[in-house]
This record gives sequence, structure tokens and C-alpha cells, in this order.
Amino acid sequence: MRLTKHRQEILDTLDKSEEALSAANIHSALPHINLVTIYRSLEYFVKAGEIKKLHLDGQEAQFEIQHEPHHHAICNECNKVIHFTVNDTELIKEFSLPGFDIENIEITLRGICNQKHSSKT
Amino acid sequence: MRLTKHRQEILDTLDKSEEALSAANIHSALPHINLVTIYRSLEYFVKAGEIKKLHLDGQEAQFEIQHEPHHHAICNECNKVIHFTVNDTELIKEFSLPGFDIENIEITLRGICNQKHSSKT
DNA sequence: TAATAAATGCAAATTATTTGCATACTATCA
DNA sequence: TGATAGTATGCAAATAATTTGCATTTATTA
Repeated sequence: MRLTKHRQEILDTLDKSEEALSAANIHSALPHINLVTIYRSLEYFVKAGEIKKLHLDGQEAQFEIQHEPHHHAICNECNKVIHFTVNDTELIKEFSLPGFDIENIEITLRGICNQKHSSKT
Repeated sequence: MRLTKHRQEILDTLDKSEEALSAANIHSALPHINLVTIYRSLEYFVKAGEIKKLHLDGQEAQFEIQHEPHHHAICNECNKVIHFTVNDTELIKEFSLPGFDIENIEITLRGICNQKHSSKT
């Protein structure tokens, strides 16, 4: 398995990005790389555990580097995705399900961010 | 002219189901209803706030009735989805993001459920 | 350098979902 | 009751996101 130029670029793009990116987003940033290659590379990184695939909403999957585990807050108006962290291990203690061994917690907050939103949709 | 026979059936199917269902799932249960109608009805119910659309994983969206707000635990082995409830209002108090007004919280736990899983994938 | 294996691009296929349009239904009103 | 209006439905086709097949290129290693 190789870390080729293309894959480096894709990883760099995700690394530099504040937000999670879709395959199409990455393709806009790196138009010289074929979209198919981007899909394949992303899948490759997901399997390698280097990035995470999110199905936040809508139809496109989003990808992001797991710099450190974190959660998401999504604005109901503008769909902006904000990252935040909490102490997951502490938090998990508050949950316990009979017959379920919790390995990981994902929190998604929904609400309104403080940007000017023109109109409700 | 809102709650038609077809829509009743779709709602009933979701109501009876233990799990969240995809449009295709519902269509299998109600093959006499056109898939397009199912999509349209689901969208209609989502807008009406009667059901919730989930993008848990994979490519298909899942729909479920919001009997009461709850969260999901997903088994990493068998993808079974377990529902659980917590006191959301209490929980939300533990989170606060500058510049973000939280309206809702969604928690997804991942882990292993206590069913016999034959082999890791 | 030759041999091997993986990576890439292109075109086409697949899957999930949506749209356009004609028809059918249902409630209301004259 | 019959006309009218507005929505619901089905069918076919369109779209969007993603995947696959296959030929070609590139990298890796003996």
C-alpha cells in the first residue's frame, strides 16, 4: 500500500480543512485528480483508520481527518458544521445499556449558529 | 386531504417496526404502493415532524417514528440498532458552545451487542 | 531492467432519490 | 348531484452520489 502523490494531496487537503469535506469538495480543490481516484483513496484511508466517513445529513458523505476524537454541532439554518470535544470516557460512563458494550460515542448537536441567516427555509 | 390509505399504511408499517426502515424496506412490506409514493410520503411525514430521517451509515436513509425522542446504539458487528432514552434537557446542559444555540442532541453509541456474532468482518 | 503489484483514469454501471407529467381521488360548494 | 379544485399517485425518465471493469501508468523489488 502506497502513499502516492495523489493520496498525499488528498490527505493534505483534508488536513488543512477546518471542515469535513465531501469527495466532490476535494475534487474541486484538486481538479487534476480524477473523482474516482478520490473516492478510492478516501475509502482506502477510511479502512486504514486515518480518516472518518460521516453521514451527517443530505446525500453526500463527508470525510475528515481524525486529529483527535470530537463531535459535531450542525446549524439547522446554514448547515455549518462545528467541531467540539468533550471528555468521552467520562461521558460514556453516564450511559449504560444492558447487553451492549459501548466502544465509542458520537454526539451531534443541532441548533442555530450565530451567523446572520437571511431566511428560514 | 392528508392522511390517505397509502400514507396510513406507511405510517403503520413504521409504527409496527422495531427498527428504522428505509424506503426500500417499506416498499418490500407494501409492494402495492409505488416506491415514488413512499419517498414522497416519507418526506411529507418528515416535514410534518411525525417521523425522523436518519443517516446512520451506508447509503440508504432510514426512517422511524418518533414515539418519543431517543438515541441509537449501533452494533459494530451486526449493525443492529438499539434505541435508548436519556434526559435530553439535562444532558444538553452539559454542553455549551459559544455562538451556538443548541436545540437538539443526538447521540450514537457504537459498540458490541450481546448477540452471538460468528466472525469479525 | 524485467517482473509484479498496486494506482489511476476513463467510460459505463449501479443505487438511491427526485422530477415531470398525466391520471385518479376526495372534499367542498353551487 | 355534478362541477371544481386541489392534492395524491403511478409511470417513465432524470439526477446525484458512488462504484466497477478494464486498459494504462507508475512504483517496488528482485
